[in-house]
Amino acid sequence: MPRAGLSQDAVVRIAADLVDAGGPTGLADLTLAKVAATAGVATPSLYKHVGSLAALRRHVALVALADLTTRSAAVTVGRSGPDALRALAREWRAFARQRPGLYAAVQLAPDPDAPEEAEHRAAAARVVALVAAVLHGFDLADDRMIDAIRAVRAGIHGFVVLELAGGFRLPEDLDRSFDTLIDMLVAGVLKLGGDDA
Amino acid sequence: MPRAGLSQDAVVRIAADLVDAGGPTGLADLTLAKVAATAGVATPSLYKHVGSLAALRRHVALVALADLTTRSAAVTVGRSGPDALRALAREWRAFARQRPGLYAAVQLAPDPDAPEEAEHRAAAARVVALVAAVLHGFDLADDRMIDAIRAVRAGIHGFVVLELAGGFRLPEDLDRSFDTLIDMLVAGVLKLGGDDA
DNA sequence: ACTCTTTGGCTAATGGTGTTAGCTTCACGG
DNA sequence: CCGTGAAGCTAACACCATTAGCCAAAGAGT
Repeated sequence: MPRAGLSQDAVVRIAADLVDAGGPTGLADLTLAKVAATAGVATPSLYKHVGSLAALRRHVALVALADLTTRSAAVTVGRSGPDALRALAREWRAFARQRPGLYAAVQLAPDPDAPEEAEHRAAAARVVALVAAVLHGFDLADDRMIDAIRAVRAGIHGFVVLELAGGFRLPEDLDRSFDTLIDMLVAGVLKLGGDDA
Repeated sequence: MPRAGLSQDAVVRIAADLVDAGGPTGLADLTLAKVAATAGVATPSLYKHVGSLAALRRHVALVALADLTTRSAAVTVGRSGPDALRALAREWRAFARQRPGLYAAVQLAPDPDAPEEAEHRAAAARVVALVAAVLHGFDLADDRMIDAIRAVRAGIHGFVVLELAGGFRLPEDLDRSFDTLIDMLVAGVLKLGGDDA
């Protein structure tokens, strides 16, 4: 009979913790039953705060995006050019390693049409805009900018995904391999600016 | 009372078709019930041919890896250096676009310890070895080779994953963006060789 | 202070999933 | 012609998300 005092934020927070604790597959393993259990509540009660399991996953994606965005912003402030890009890449990877579940949630792409996912799209656009801002210091032509953003996102994301999934043998030397990749991207983006100038 | 005449291969083939037809989420959406339905058989009957849903997914991953490997090998034969690397990258992306569900299955990482997944590990190693073979033409020092392989895999995989997930707005210009990324990787690997020589 | 409305919890029920156990029956080998 | 193994089946169990409907707690208004 006493009330648990839940709220949408509380439920999402619990879900985010569960996802985070579940490692790279934490998002896929997320279940309303587990959330309800740790909240000390019956499963259907969650529907008073959250529309569905899919919606809860999207909310988790939102907090993940927000976290990644603020972390990335914090680490690139005051830097520019290659320096900023390196810092961004390092922080991105650090986030993925520290919170693998949440990083997987970032990967969740919002539906481009669904109106209720507008906030999600905005959050996703925010982190892409951050990459754009960092790359702005490279003085690229507008039509090359988009290629550069995509290349950088692809490189960093690909490495992090493969690392998290255990796609690389030999746990050592991963840092150097990552640095090598970032060097390639930095050099590539620099060259992209140089060609057009 | 008549017998359906199934076999492990037949079940896996049906599953692979379902995964392929299901788009990028086809692997996650794979269900024993659907396989049984298209096979014209009751769900539990599948256990006579397949250990579990997870095992079936791994078998699908195996056919996906085999397909990707033969396609990649076919397209790089007779080429070397940047030419081979470009062909490999293009084919990789083409595979992902033509068979998004199977590409997701490729992403399934085998357990490094489980003995029953040895074949899976071998298949995964085979496709990585193919990348190594292509990069062999770049004349890298041994300790730089691994960095180059990882960078190339990360770049291609990252781009393809983001593209499949709908992470890129503006469907046009994707080809040019991909070429830009590959140019960066080719230049980066070349430079890696030049520095050490 | 008493009511009335909202809201956050509950139980019950439905339809879906994977998985196990145990039975039957087909197809083949001695 | 029988026996044995494999390939189907049904029944059952344990989970899952989701919906419907009820009930009581907390707060608003007089």
